[in-house]
Amino acid sequence: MSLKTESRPTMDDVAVEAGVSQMTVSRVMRGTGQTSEDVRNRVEQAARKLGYVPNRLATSLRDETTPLIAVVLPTLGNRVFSEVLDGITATLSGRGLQPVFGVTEYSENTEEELVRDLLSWRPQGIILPGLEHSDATRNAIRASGVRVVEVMDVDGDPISIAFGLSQYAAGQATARHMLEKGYRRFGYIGSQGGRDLRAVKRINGFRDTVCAAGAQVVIERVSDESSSMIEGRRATAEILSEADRPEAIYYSNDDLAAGGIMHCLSVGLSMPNDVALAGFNGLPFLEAFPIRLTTVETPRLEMGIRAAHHLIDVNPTEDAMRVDLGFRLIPGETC
Amino acid sequence: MSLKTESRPTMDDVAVEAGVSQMTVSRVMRGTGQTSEDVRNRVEQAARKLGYVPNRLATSLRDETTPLIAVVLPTLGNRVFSEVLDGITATLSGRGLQPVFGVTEYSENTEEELVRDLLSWRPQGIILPGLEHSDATRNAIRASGVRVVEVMDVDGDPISIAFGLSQYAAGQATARHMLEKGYRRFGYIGSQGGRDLRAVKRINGFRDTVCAAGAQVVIERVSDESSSMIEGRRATAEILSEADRPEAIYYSNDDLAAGGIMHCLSVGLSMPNDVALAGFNGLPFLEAFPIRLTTVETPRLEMGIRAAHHLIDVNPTEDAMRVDLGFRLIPGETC
DNA sequence: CCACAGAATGTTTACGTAAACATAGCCGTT
DNA sequence: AACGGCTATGTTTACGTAAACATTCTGTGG
Repeated sequence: MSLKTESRPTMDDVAVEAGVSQMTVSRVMRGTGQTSEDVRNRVEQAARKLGYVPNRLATSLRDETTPLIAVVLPTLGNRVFSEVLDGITATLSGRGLQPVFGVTEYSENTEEELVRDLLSWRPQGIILPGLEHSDATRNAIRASGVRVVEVMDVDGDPISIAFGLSQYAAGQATARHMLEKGYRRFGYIGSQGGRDLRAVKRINGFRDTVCAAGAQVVIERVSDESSSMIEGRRATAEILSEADRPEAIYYSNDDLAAGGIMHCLSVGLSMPNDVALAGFNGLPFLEAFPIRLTTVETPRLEMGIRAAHHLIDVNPTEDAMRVDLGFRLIPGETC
Repeated sequence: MSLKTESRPTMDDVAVEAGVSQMTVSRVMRGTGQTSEDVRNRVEQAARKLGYVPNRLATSLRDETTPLIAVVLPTLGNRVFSEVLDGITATLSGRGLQPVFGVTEYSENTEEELVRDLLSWRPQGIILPGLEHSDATRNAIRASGVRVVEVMDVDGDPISIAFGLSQYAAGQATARHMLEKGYRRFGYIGSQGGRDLRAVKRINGFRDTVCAAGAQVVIERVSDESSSMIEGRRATAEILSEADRPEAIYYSNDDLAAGGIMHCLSVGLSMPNDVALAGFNGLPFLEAFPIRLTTVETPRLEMGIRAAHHLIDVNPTEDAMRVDLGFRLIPGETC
């Protein structure tokens, strides 16, 4: 027993135990350089005996590189982002890379702090949601020299490169589809008090198209709550009890829209006759519904995968600043 | 301009720029020790000019402590775990702590590797799902000396401490409730091919109670798929078309059960008359449904919060090895 | 039996930070 | 004017690892 304090064993400790030098332990651990079988065995046994665990802080400091990818997400409350995260982790795992992440809850200040914190780990790269960030955030990232990828959106100027879709165009496409079906008086239900800037772009695209066609969005209700099925149901009930009741409702996302379907099912409103509905995201759970929601499918997993790949690859193949992964309008039975 | 290679500026660079020593920069950055206003300004300006970002790898190595909490999750595909994660991140943020995490997809081998990787960051603590882990995993954690908390379950022997609920008892409680309602012939629908060990405990508790009452689980269908609403709907349709059709179905979780509700709504089966359903978790989205699912509410957020707190607190107040946070059976309209 | 190639192992150093200790300057007191 | 006690700053060192370079050993060919 050494007199060292109770801290974890280091390569030095293993070296003493095995009767070799620290450097030899390092070689055995990583299987690099020349080592004799005898020494290998002794070192491995010593390491096991002491319960040696390598210290990546030291390795990373020494190598001036970390196996970390920083991920910033607006929230975990929406399956959309956990799917993006899924794509990221799936891509990272098996390559010895670890995600470090944080959640902003749609606050720009939180994002700023979070990014600073994450950058101090000298990650290999950082993934941000959306294209809107404070100047401080953008500067910090630029100055850090860390590779950045923005995901979700391509309507704007990426810091470096963005993998996403045109949120504005998605709103337009939905509007066109609904207009074609003959609806003229629309309602809109949103959440997060307008802090979800991509949702804002969608409703802008939607509204612009609707107005250009001479129709109108007669009511827009954006609650402060975070988005959820129950909130969607509540808001739908509310909007449909208005005097100026719309024929069709556009939701900022599928969770809210699913709540709308639930309301209609509950009170016996027929879709799309009594009211037409459209959502956004194309989340898989909607396939289980008794009635198919008209929505826009987005490449969530792909955004995560492409973003992670771009950060990992030595020579990323993408040269464009904006990689539009597109969306697909899924005509359902609700409009 | 220095001749240094293109790497990020360090305190030394800032020190040169400001005409002071590295240590003084360190003092200014952290606001410790004595510094004159003049020096403070010069250092801050120099840091800004160079775009200095502290290197936490160095700090952590030097201080022999990191602000990291390692989190292991079975999957991100179930809102349950992202809620636990929510509880954890909410508790960590604002305290300068960062979560590092990984996903096992219910594989023991993946968990083993993941834990080794995570431990090499010398985190302040690690949070694991469930109580079942390979010997290698348990040993690695014990040897590392890192604080551990297990969440979700209390049926078994924690490595150190567990915050969760008795999965077995939850299964029992559901069975008792359904038996009381008069059902005798039960079906069970599960997923993940039995890899979700907590689900296994629940159905065991359920089955034991049912059998003890002289009733029986006539059919158990555990698919290999991951759990989802659509999978629940499919399985429900299947199970109800069997000759030996059950009167009531117990689902391993709410997603599957929600799919069951969808199936019934779609084909016009009335619940609980034609078939009774019960789920597990009490996920909020169920509140939006036209019919309320009978389920068991679990303290997901609380598990995350308590777990994180236990790891953060210098002197954790809990002395028990198992902290049973309980569950609550929510009688709904489906049985 | 010696020179020499290569294999096996050891020594030094740097990565960026912060505690611990050292020193220089300044002011008031006697 | 000499001393003590601050305040402000500087110097040294260690954290754990791995590249680069240095040394020792082993066996082979002439």
